Amino acid sequence: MNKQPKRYLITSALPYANGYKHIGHLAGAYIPADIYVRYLRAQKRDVVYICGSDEHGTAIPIQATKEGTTPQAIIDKYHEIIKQNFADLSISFDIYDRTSNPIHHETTQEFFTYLNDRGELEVKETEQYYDEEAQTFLADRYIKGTCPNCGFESAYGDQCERCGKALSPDELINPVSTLSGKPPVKRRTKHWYLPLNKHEAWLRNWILNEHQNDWKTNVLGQCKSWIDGGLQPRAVTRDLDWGVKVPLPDAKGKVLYVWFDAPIGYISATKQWALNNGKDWEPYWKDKDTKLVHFVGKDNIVFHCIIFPVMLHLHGYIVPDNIPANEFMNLEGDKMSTSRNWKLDMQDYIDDFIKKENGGPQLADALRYYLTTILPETKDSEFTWKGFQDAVNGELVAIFGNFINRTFVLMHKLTHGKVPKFHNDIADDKDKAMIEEIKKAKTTVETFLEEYKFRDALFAVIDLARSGNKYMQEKEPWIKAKQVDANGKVTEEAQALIDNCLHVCLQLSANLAILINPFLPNTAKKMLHMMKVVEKMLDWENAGSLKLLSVGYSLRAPELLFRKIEDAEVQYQVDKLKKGLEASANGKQQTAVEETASNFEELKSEIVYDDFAKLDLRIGTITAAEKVEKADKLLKLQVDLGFETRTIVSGIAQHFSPESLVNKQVIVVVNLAPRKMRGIESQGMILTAEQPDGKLILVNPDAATFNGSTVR
RNA sequence: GCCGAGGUAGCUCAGUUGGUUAGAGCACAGGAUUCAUAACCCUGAGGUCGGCAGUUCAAAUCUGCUCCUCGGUACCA
Repeated sequence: MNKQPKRYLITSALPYANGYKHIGHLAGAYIPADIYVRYLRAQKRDVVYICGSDEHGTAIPIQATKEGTTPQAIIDKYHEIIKQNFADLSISFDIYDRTSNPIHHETTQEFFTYLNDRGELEVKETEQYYDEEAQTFLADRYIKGTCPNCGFESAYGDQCERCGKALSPDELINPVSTLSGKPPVKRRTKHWYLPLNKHEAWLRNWILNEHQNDWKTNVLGQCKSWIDGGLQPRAVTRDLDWGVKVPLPDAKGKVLYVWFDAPIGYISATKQWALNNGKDWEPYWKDKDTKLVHFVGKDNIVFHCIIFPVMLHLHGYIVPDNIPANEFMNLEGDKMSTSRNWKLDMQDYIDDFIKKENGGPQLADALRYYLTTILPETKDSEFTWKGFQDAVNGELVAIFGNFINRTFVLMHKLTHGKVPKFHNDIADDKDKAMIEEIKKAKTTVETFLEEYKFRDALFAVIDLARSGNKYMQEKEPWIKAKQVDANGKVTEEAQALIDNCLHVCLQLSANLAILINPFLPNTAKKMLHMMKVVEKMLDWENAGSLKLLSVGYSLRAPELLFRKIEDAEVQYQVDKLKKGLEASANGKQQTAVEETASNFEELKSEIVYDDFAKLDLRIGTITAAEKVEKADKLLKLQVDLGFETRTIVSGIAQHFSPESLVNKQVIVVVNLAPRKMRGIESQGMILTAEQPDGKLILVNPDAATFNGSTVR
């Protein structure tokens, strides 16, 4: 987009309202968007910043069950918490809506109907698991069974919580409905699909051609990967009762899939915002002169770059101009993880810093500052408490805060608390260079911001403050003040030099307020107060000006902009993090104890002897073993069973080297139906036992015996 | 295995279309200073740019191969 757009529509990923959100989320989608939006507002551009809670999907009822309450109670609780967290961190949405809003249901249904009426959706019948007792189809999460990957007995239909493997319900061994506790049956059901494959050409051109130069490489790379991998039709409906109902008479008990309705939440929230403010929402989604930008984390790239744009395109809406997705933020050397409790929730930071007596909005800015300096813009980055302390103490306090403070202190000591005159006739090269730099800083910062380079932009602001310190150091007004006449009064020449230095430093301070405002709005506000000027001064067009503070105007006494972060605080947080990890490990064990009465896997239901007798187990000796080409986990084994030698493919490559298996005796299930894997037919299965660390060991006979001997 | 993103100073990262002694911040060492939240300012040390080979007068930058990290995806009877 070359010329300046008429208006901007900015979105941050809708947080899923099933729990607390951590600073990884904050850094991924909210801080950058907020900086961008505040900058655009200061530029007087027409901009709307949209966000809200994503309140559908199966994880909401699941969380409700966990907390022993209703889905509605869950979304009400977390919607309020997350909304307040963002407010406490000065994220300035124009609206923070929620997908339970009736407007959203209407908007989503209209969207579906529009696509369906035009034949843009396909209908397919498939077999899905159904719970006859509860009379309902089962969402992936409502089915538990044995993980085919690691053997964990309580794996969910969408993912195994032990090994993290993404699953589909069909892969589970011995699936059980978590509603009735009984095995589900397969039943035919009808679903609507969005045929992404039909839009490959359009996507390829739009992304890889039109945006090959202005989208981030990580985003382009992922999109290309998806498109090249072959796009598949994606189901847009589910058999579930929590969500937006499918608006068709023959779709009872079906809702729209959460990924379909969630991004439409941007549109419905825009409608709600328009209603609240007497505006028209349509130009924001339909006029080509609107610049739509989605801020998301990398886990969301496919939705915002592939699926949602196809939906928008089919509906005749505008498509995003950019999706400057961030990578992930790690914490103290490890991935942030909710299940392992290795994370820093927004709520925890707010409680431990902002809400404390020595806290306040400056501490919100302190976090915003550090997060911005380490935004994972091009690769995963890392939050450390030491890094936080260093950034705040060494840059915010020592460079930025210190410059403002010494400027104000000197002004009160040397120029009677008033903005001194600038004596043009004695301006020297250093003054001129400093003034030039102030003017240049505006362009530098705004260029970075327009390119979504928030780290660089903030660095440029701090760098200007750094120059201010250097300038003041070179001018040393406190030395000039020692040039006094017979009466002990500072000489006229010296005073003129002092005036010029402080005049420049004060105008620079005002400029710093403007430039820091998108990043640290609370700091900018505090500076306005000290300078006794109105908020209008923060308009971006004022940046670069040397006439922001009028000569002779008296300013307030300085207040410290930031406080230091003490070693003890850093230590406390690090300890807390580690304790949380232990607590989570203990907690897990406890839950496991409650659920299964032991640390051991859940016992399977009772069988009769005949069930067991169906198994034909034999002793065999592995005579050869090799890795299967193009498979990480598979070994191809030759097993001598005495009466014959069989080929068995086993997913144990990560536990055994091929050489170590040769000549080992194992127990083999010999009457298991053959199954092809990676083109090789496996004629049985060998038995292994899992150790506490997840490693597998072979199950062998107590003493060597003859191959083919039966096991029972 | 396949696809994608990275591997540059102790740490966190920049390095545009190949071009002189590869940069910044932090940390470290030395110096100067006291207006300032022991802050600021100056100087310095520190890298065979993951490895190997090639193209070129010239490679961190281009090509091929290879190793490591992260993400996605396949395989798990």
